[in-house]
Amino acid sequence: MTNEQTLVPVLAVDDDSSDLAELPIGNDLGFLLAKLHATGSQLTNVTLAEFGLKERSFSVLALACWDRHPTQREMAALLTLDPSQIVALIDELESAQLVERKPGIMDRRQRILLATAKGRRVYSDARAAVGETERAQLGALTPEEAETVKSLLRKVLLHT
Amino acid sequence: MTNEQTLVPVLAVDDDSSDLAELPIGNDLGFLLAKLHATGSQLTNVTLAEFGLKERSFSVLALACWDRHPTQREMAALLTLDPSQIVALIDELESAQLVERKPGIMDRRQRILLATAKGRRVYSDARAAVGETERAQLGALTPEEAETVKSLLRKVLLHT
DNA sequence: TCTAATTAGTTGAAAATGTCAATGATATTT
DNA sequence: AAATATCATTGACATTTTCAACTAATTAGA
Repeated sequence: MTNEQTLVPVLAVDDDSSDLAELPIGNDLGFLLAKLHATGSQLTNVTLAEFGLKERSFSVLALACWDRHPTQREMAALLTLDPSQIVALIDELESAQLVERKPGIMDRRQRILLATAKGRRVYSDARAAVGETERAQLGALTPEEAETVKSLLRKVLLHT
Repeated sequence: MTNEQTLVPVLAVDDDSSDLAELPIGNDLGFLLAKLHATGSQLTNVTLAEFGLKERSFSVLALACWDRHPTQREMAALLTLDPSQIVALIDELESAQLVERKPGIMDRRQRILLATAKGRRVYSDARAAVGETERAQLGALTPEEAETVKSLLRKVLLHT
């Protein structure tokens, strides 16, 4: 209620010029990413709560299901997280028996993460739900536009 | 050094199939936004350190420079932040004399935020620097692609 | 080989952020 | 006038981020 009432005068589309572009930062990549990320993760966290997961643990579980089993160090790099955060996330998943740590073969310092059967089952269901949430978030776009935006974001990421 | 050594085997482009798409979550909007936002804000925070700002305070300063002076409540909604966080950010900017709180005209409960002359000067310089950082981050894209991706992101945001 | 330097995972502490309920001052509604 | 609602603010509490240190294991150098 309040949100709409106070927000409308600023962001409303009651005249044609009314756009994000009016906002001084409305066209800043940083602003767009921050806001989309914030609202998006809230949404997917709600979705994932049903599975006892959050965006973070979900992504770690996904990596555990990957056939190319990355080390924790690689996970940290992939997810742009501190290695210590990975530890905590894995502890959580492990105590929920979705995941198992196995010692590395070449290098016994490292740990390889394996999803349990239960873990793979949960992941599969959670992934479907997350996919729906994503489609909802991209609801304003045509399927082609959605693919375009994701493809461009991937391109940016690969370059970095 | 280490990062490259450990990361390369996973994300390298030494064979053609090597892509983000290999990653189970490499095509997830949530992952893309999280990672781009994380790396992007680190970059812009480095850029903004020179001005004594961070991504957050920069965006609040930008709103203070806006001719349509939003209330703190509106700022919170615009930036997807809790009103209490806005308070802290403004306190910071105010003690740096970049910004002034003025009581609302219609409603004396609310505060209107005005940038000082110094604030507008700093904002103008900071904005230019942030613009460069953004162009650097989007370096992999052509100018048209960059405009496309931002325009699509704006579209998604408006719909939400 | 023996030693020194480096690396993977882990722990824990400190700083930053996010979330939420309560408060005093003001507006609005009844 | 009284009850209700809203705005900025405060303070409490949880979560996340950041960073330094520790161990066990590996690698590099003399």
